[in-house]
Amino acid sequence: MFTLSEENYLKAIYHLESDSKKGISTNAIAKSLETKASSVTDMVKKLSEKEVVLYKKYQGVTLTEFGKKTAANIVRKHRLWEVFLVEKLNFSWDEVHDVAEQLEHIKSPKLINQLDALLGFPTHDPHGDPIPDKEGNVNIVDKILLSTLNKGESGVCVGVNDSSSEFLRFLDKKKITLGKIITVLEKEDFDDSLSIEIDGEKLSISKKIANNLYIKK
Amino acid sequence: MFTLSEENYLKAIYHLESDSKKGISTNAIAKSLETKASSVTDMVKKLSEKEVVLYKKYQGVTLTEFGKKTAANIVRKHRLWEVFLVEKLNFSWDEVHDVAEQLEHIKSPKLINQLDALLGFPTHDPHGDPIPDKEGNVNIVDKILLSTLNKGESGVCVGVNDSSSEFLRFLDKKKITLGKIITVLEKEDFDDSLSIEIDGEKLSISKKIANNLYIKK
DNA sequence: CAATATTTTTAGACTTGTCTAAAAATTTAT
DNA sequence: ATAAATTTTTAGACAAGTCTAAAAATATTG
Ligand SMILES: [Mn+2]
Ligand SMILES: [Mn+2]
Ligand SMILES: [Mn+2]
Ligand SMILES: [Mn+2]
Repeated sequence: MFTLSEENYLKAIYHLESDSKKGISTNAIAKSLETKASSVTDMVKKLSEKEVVLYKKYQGVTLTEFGKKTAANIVRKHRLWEVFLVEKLNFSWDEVHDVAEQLEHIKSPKLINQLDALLGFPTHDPHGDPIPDKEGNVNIVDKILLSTLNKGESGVCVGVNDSSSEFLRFLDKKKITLGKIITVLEKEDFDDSLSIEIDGEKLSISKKIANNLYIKK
Repeated sequence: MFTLSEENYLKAIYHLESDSKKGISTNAIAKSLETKASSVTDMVKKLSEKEVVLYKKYQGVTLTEFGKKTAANIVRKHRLWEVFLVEKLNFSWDEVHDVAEQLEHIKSPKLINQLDALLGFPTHDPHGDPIPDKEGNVNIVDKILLSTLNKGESGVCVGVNDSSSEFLRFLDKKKITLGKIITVLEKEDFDDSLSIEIDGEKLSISKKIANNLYIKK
């Protein structure tokens, strides 16, 4: 069994690994958990003893298979709870994360299996992120950033890169939601802004927005 | 805000107060939390600083109004989660307590309000215990122990005194569930056992069982 | 009421997880 | 390739929550 703190470290390392593929540095973990590098060194030693990470001084850490599975299970719980909050309790997608951060640590296999069933075995969370299965496997989909689409191309909005409340509420205001079809009408050269069509409406979108929306062609 | 440990102490004191009405002794709290009296003394000082209990050395503790409200809110969450587990996730009534012990500490007013609504604003948990309202008020019902019924009397089974898994599974086996009507056919003098009728069936019940079932006439 | 038993508190220690400051290793730049 | 900058680790401290052992207060009882 892992403590709340250990679980949070595992999850942070898991997310960092999926980005970088190299050994994860003490500093990167510290930044992502808003803690100090010295605290990370201490914890990483403990996780290494528990055989969830490989650690050699000054070399960063990597998750073991066991560590990966453990972390994926926490992510699975986090995302299932997010679906629950949106689908069953009328939360909006910008309200779920903090509560899910708490709920993901509840220990009960039956609870999470039944929740999965209640929700109809969802494959993605409200932000378009995939829900790992019980073995920790994730179905990786070839989604691309809206900013990489060329003029005239279109695709379905399937996820967000930034899932901060601010960004999500901005999307709500612009009526940009997952599942909608977006067509690039124009790409402005001087500021990389886009003119897009969504719901039959024309909309202007900054580079920053386009860099945070995932599309599936 | 209160830590997990502080919340557990508050809840324990709350339950002990509802039984005894006097100042709650260090020892009683220690027993109920399976900890040591010296640990209780330490914590009780902290709770006193936070103004949730009144404490004078060697005199035991009492909850303040604020403490009572805080504790009732934790109990409210515990019982709502128990209802959720039974009604929505197909848990049986002997499986819910340990998970609810974890879920009761999740901090999100919106979560608990929406959960309440999803469940149709239940008034009692799966064991027949009342769910405090948002202000911490509890509707006390005049339920009595089955053992206090006289020969010939009958009533509805509305709760359990012992909610251990063992007892609850025993009741399941005997098909004794909340809401059923029980009639006392006979009271044996030499061992205080009862002969009862339930579902049109005749059943023999020991004194111990009769002392752990609540009836409403 | 005084002796004894029990309860409660205190004192000091330990674990977990964190921090700051300083030392050591590694990386980057001149 | 040295020197400087950065990253990482170590050393020592602290808060929360717990424990054991001993002291102090309270309760029981002959
Ligand atoms: Mn999230
Ligand atoms: Mn998410
Ligand atoms: Mn319970
Ligand atoms: Mn209950």
